[in-house]
Parts: sequence; C-alpha cells; structure tokens
Amino acid sequence: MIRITFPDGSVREYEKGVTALEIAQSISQRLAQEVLAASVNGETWDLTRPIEEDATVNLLKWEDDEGKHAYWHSSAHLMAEALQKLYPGIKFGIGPAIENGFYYDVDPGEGVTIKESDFPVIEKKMMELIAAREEIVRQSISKKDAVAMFSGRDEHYKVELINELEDGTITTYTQGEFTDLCRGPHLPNTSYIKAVKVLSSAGAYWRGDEKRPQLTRLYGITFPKKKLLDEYLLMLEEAKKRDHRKIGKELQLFAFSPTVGAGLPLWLPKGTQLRMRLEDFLKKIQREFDYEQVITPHIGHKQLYVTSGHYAKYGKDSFQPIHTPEEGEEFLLKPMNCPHHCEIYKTFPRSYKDLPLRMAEFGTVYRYEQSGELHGLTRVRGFTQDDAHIFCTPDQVKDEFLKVVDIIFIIFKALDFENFEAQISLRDPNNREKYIGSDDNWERAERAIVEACEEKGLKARVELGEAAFYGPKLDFMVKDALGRRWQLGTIQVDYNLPERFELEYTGADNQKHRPVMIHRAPFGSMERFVAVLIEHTAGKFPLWLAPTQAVILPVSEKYNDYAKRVVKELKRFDIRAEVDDRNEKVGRKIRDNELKRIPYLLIVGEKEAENEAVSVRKQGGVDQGSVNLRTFAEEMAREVEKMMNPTLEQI
RNA sequence: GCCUAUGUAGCUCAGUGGUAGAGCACUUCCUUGGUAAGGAAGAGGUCGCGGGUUCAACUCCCGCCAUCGGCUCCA
Repeated sequence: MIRITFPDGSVREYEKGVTALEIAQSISQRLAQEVLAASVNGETWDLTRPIEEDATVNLLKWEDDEGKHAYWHSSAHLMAEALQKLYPGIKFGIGPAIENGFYYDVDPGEGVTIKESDFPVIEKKMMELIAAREEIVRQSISKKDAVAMFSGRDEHYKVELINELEDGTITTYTQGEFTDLCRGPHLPNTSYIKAVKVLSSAGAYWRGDEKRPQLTRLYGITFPKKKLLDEYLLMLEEAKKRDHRKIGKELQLFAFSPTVGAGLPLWLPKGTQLRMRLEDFLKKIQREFDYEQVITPHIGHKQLYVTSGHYAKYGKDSFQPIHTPEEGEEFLLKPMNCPHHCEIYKTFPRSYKDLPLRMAEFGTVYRYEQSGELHGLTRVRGFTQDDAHIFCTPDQVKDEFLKVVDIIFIIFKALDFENFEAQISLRDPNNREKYIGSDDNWERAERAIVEACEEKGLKARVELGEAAFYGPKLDFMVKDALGRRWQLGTIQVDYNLPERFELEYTGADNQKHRPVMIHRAPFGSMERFVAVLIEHTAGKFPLWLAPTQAVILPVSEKYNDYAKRVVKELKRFDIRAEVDDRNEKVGRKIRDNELKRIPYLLIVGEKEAENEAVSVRKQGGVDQGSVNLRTFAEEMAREVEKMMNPTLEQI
C-alpha cells in the first residue's frame, strides 16, 4: 500500500501502482469525468501513469492551468495525427500548448501548402479521431531507439531534438498510428476532446531562427464543451470591435496614408487632442517630480550616433543618412533622444549639487522597422517617446529608479491599467559580447533594478537576454484586446552612454566623477500608449481625456442657437463640446458610433432654453434630467481638473 | 525581411472573361419631441498601382504597393 496526500492535507491509502484516474474514481464518478491530469509531487503526470510510492497528489481539471495545458497539448497531437493522415510525408517540428490553445509547426513537403480553406477538412479528420476514442500511450525509450525510430520515418526535425536530450529521459506518446516525441503529460484518450477549431496558419522559422527553414505553424483550440468554443469565438469577435485601428478610424483619431509612408501615423484633430491631454497630464506629474523640459532637433550629426554606439549597432538597418551639399557631411534622423540629451548635459560643467538632473522631452524618433512588423499605432516607424533622462550619482540610482516607478504607478492607476506585468530584462550570461560596457557596470545596474523592485514589492518576471545592448531595464507590459503583450513603460539604467560621451560632474571631493544615466518613458510612446488605451476603454474615454467631452443635441432647429450658446459656455470651462445639428430633429442623430463613446450627451429643447439648463445623459445611459447649465459646466470642469492634477497621495 | 491571406462606393461586404451591386451613411421630400424610426426619389466607384495574355480584364498571369494573422526583429 502507498499513502497519497491531497492538497487539503487528507491522506488515503491505495494499492501500489494506482493511477490518478483510479484515485479520482475512488472519490467520485463526477471528479473522474472532469479530471484531466494530475500533479504528483509537484510534477504534472498523465492520469494513467502508475504511482509507485507515497506521493502528494493534486487532481487537475479544466479550471487548472496545468489541466488545460495537458488538454491542449493532447489536442496538438490530435491535430498532428489528422495532418499525418491528410498529408502523407508531412514532417513535424514542435507542437506545444500555449496561452489560448496550441499550435503545431509542420513541414508539409515541397510544393504543398496548407491553406485556410483546408481547415474544415482538418477539423473533420480530428473529429473522426476523437470518435475513434484512441488511447494515448506513454512509453519510455532509449536515445538510440528514439533516433532510430524517428530517422526511420525521416523526421529530421525530431531527430535534431532527440540528439539534444539526455538518454534515459526520452518518452514518446502514441495514439492510433501517430507517435510523437514528447515529455507529456497527456489525456488518457482522444475522446476527452469535444470541440475543435483550427484558427490560423502562419510561417514560423524552425527553432525561431530566421536562417533556418520556415515551417507552417497551424494554430488551433479545443474545448471540453461545444458551448465553450462558441463563447471563445464570440469573445474573439468582441475583441475585434475594440481594435484600436477600427476605433481610431471611427472616432477620427488617426490615419495612415501610403503616400506619406507605411508606419508613419497622421494624428487627426481629435486624436491630437487626446494625445495632448495625456502629454499635459504627464508634464504636470513631471513638474511635481522636478523634471525640466528640453527640446532637441529631429536630426543629428552621424558622429553623434557613432559616439553613442548606435550607429555601429543599427546604422545599416536605419533610415539612411541625410546628405547635405557639403561633401561627406551626413545627418541621421534621430532614432532616440539620449545622445542629444547627453550633449545638453555637457553644455556646462556639472557639480554634484546639480544632480539628479532630470531632462524630459516628448521626442519624436524614427526607426526603420521591418515592413512585416508594422502594426497600427503599436508598431510604427515614426513615433514620439515621452522620454526623459535622469543624470545622477551612483548613490542616487536606486532612489531615482523608485521615483520613476512611482510615476508609472500614478499613470497606470489614473487610467485603470490594473493588469500590467513587470519584466526585468537582464543580460544573456552566455552571450556577453552582444552588449557594450564593462561587466562591473552591468552587475551594478542589474543589482540596482532587482533591489528597487524588491523594495517596491513589485513582482517582476526576470528575463535573461532581453536587456538593451547598453543596459538592463524594467519594462511594464499591458495586453491589447486580443491578449497580445505590448511594452509600455520602460526604465533603463545605463552606465555606458555617460562613459562614451565622457559625462562628468565634480564631486564634494573636488574630483571628477562619472554620472549614471536612467532612461525612462512611462507611456513608452504616445502612439502605442494611445493604441492600448483605446483597446482598454473600447473608445469610451474618461471625461478628462475624451477628445469630445459632450455633444449637444438640439431637439429641433429652433434650439440650434441655444445649443451653440451651450458650447460657448462649456468652452469657457475648457470643456470640448460639439453641436450635432445634422438633422433638425431628435431621434435621427444617435446613430453615429461616436455618440456611443462620448461621455456626455446634452439634449436641449424648449424647457432647457427657457431655464438656461441642459438635459444630461451620461455615457452608459444614466439620465440626470434637466440641470442648470452653469452648475453642470462647473462640475464637469472640476472633474477634469481633478484628474489632471495628480498628487503624490495618488500613489 | 520571411510565410499565409486580403485590397470593389464614406463604412461593412457580395459579385462575374462581355464596360459594376446590397445594407448603412450622404442629398431632397413626406411622416416623426427622445437614444441606430418609416416611406419615396437621388447622388456616389479608372474595382490598390503598373505591366502582360485576350476581340474584350474588375475577373486570368507577372511585378509592385498597402493592409490582416503570425515568425524574426524591436536602440
């Protein structure tokens, strides 16, 4: 007999070799139906794998991430099996479960493509294999046998993977005629899967290396109930409605023109208003934190970027130099503001008493992103960073770092960005030549970031190899409507640029010292931030940000004049209002999508005109009835002002 | 840059080797004091751009541009 401990601490005895499925059955039939995998001593196992000794067991269901993971991983195998039947000679890469569903990278062979129109056929084949209720069988196999098995089938991608594994740790899973190299765990059989959908196909380089062959990546998702699949597909449809590119067009916030150039956004008047509100908001915060605003040109001498090291690193892949009538003279569109700010630092001799020096600029920069990378406002070739560089003494680094974190928190809180993720990006320890600067400086910078996060109680994921080439960073990521992660706020500690630009300050000891530089951008870029903001709010901006805060609707032509007076009155309070008099009568006008997204709809008619009042309808359908115009305008202005005046207490 | 797909009216889309269609929006008129009202009439398109095949191309072929979903990249 062996002793099985459950998560609640209770213990039961079972025969040696009992399986998690049998344990579930012993508890309840319903549990046995729902359980998908089991955590055995912290490791996820197949339900049918015998447990040979005392263990702590947690039965995993659909609600558990590990349960879902096993489910989708088995689904990936199921899709692979279907593909093997439909495309003889197909070669397999890898097929993992992902956040939402799974994918499989396949090589269908020379001249064969798997198209979207083929998806229903694949789904149908998967359903057939589900109906066949194939057992999924785990097998341990020696490295030699594994190589022999997969080379026999000419699965050279799999053979490459096997060659990197240690002998004795290799397992395969077999269902029907399909066997895959796989660590598992998996469902007991294919019938657990009830609803399948092949979602999309894409090219993906083998092992993520663009120099290696490109495989076809098929994305899919499955569910234990048809209803869950329908809900998921509906959710995807809903997410598309929040797409910032769609809303940006509807609300006339921004546009692109192929004639201006791909990835070069044009900010329309309303989008510009929204963006300027955000800029004003940050400027106010920065005044409180003792930043100074600077302005630098859009171009800089090539030498500036040679000095900074950016030219060597990115010169070839950038917008190419601008030439002048002067022979050999070259300027670059600035891809970042740091070098300019370094030059500002150097205009005067600096004392330790001047530090920290916080230099802020909404700096527009140009980067030649690869054409396939462009994406709405989130990835563009010309964008404005809410940039600032803090020059400080080594002692001040952590303190300054913490203050920047505070600023980011104020912003995220003001805009209800609750689901952000923090990521500390450090050097790849195995690839140090990718980075510039001394080991010593890197270690100090990395330590400062890690300690600052600990002090703030900020749970940050640490990623090795994700650092910028000149220093480690802390990034804040927020998801868009479709769950894609975008980096917004960023803080980067840099010991290298001060070195390259030979920045100095005189210390209390009357000796020259090197300052440390902190790069930071709480929004990241105005473009990307607005994009994510649109998707988060679905275009229903809070009052203080809305490009149009109120639309005045005269119930008939007679009240157009009064409506105009209302707009004038609101303008005195810095409230942006528009009259909607495209038709004379109410009821014909509430069609425009924009009207659904403005915070206030003010309806004016006879009663209102007589009493200097407005009928107020708030976004979301709250009807406040008829209220005095002046009182209403004052209240609106107060609400806007309140949000625009961040204070330290907001942290 | 790579793989797949798409590009037709302001918007969402249908369509065919024989010189273009719907719904919404727009204009005019009638009805209508309230959150995408009904009716009638009208206007609006070199079918992304450039080549080629053909008696004839929006349609077939080639190239380019832009966009979508990914991969790679992201100072």
